[in-house]
Amino acid sequence: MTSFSEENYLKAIFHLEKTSTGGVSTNALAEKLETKASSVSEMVKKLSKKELVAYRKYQGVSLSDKGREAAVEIIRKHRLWEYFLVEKLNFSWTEVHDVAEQLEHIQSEKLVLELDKFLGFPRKDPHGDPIPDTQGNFQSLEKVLLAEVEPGQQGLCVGVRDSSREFLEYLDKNKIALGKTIEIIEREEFDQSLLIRLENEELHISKSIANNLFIKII
Amino acid sequence: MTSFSEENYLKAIFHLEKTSTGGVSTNALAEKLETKASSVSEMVKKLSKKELVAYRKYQGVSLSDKGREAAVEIIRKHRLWEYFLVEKLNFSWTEVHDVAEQLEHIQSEKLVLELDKFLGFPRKDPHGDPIPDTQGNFQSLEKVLLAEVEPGQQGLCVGVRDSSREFLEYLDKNKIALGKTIEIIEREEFDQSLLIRLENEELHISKSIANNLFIKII
DNA sequence: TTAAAAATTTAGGCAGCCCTAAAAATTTAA
DNA sequence: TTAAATTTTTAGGGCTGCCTAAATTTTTAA
Ligand SMILES: [Mn+2]
Ligand SMILES: [Mn+2]
Ligand SMILES: [Mn+2]
Ligand SMILES: [Mn+2]
Repeated sequence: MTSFSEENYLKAIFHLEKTSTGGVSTNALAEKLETKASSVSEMVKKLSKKELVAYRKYQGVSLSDKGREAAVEIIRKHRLWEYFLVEKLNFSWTEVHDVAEQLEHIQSEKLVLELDKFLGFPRKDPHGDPIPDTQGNFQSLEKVLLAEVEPGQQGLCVGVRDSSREFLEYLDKNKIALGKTIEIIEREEFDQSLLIRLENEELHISKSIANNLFIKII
Repeated sequence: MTSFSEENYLKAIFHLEKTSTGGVSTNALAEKLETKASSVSEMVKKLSKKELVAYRKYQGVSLSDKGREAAVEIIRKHRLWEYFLVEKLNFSWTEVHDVAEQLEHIQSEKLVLELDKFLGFPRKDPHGDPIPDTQGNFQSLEKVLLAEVEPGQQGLCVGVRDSSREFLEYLDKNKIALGKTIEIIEREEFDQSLLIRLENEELHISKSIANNLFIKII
């Protein structure tokens, strides 16, 4: 029905729609999918013919309801598998993404349903991202980037914006993990870096790190 | 490295080698893979160039050591996933094959290793077929087709030769399952059908059923 | 308002994997 | 041993999804 490639396009459009006003641009998609704009143009026409996206030349694409449903199902599978890999197979949160990129394309309704059940219906993946339920509903949390928090406030580390291996390994190295408490001690105005208290340890982190870490104020 | 398609060819050649003297024929491969002889010719040349098979025009193919290693790894993955689906996700042995056909192509050494460990290093899949270990060693069992057993003998049901959904459903319907005891009471000479005792119940089965069920004489 | 820059689409190709039809080699049966 | 039947390969395409280069449209900035 939908090929791996088509599924990857739908997923990418879904993610890009969250941060783009109007349609998702061809270039944005090309960059996200590490392909060329011309390839995107082509594929987007195909998805449009299948009524998975709405597309007007030069105006970008957006998901149709059907397309969004498909995208959410892929994201659901991706995150359930990530959870499985970490909880059952001793994978670290830095290792799961690439394997999940493959597993998310396995076609079997029963598989997803039973996997979800087997895992105890988890609602967050190892990176703190919500796992949509069977209906496609996300259970979202009010979270804020650490970079946007004022000194004196504290919160629980609940997610990452960048879930690249490099960033996650940086967090591991500095013992920053989901569920830990973080308090902002002070912000250096010159470079916007932060001095934080992480479970009783003081730590200095740069603005770009703070910009990729979500916390929930407590 | 190897595409889904190439992997399917390698696996098919591996299975066909067991019952063919000399190279595996183009037609045999085409039938197994539900494709055309011309496609097989083409692919076989490609696999030969990659040194995964030995191939001489008109003489059929056989796996190289490298090719056999790859094939065994795919079979290992297929059977581990089948075991997982049955033992952890409530799949029946009739349902696992198609999903395993997809899962066997997932590329991740760690995934296979950890899955094997998670499952407790099972050495038989739900159909009684051996699961090769990390080294590629099969632990095979002396088993015999029920059709070849003489009246009076009894054995343990240990495997199926045909693992199609239809055959497995027939077995389910008649409560024939791996691990159960079967005794041959008598063979009808006219049609080679058998009267058997299955755990204290008498049952009549045709020759073609007996021809697809493996038992271990006890 | 217009020209340059940037974004997007179209044109033309390539690789993988499949197909049908035709040609060639091998096997089988006279 | 030879002709017919069968098997296998080759020729010629199709389709998907990718790419580069050229054309077109839109946006930005004089
Ligand atoms: Mn991921
Ligand atoms: Mn994730
Ligand atoms: Mn199977
Ligand atoms: Mn099996």
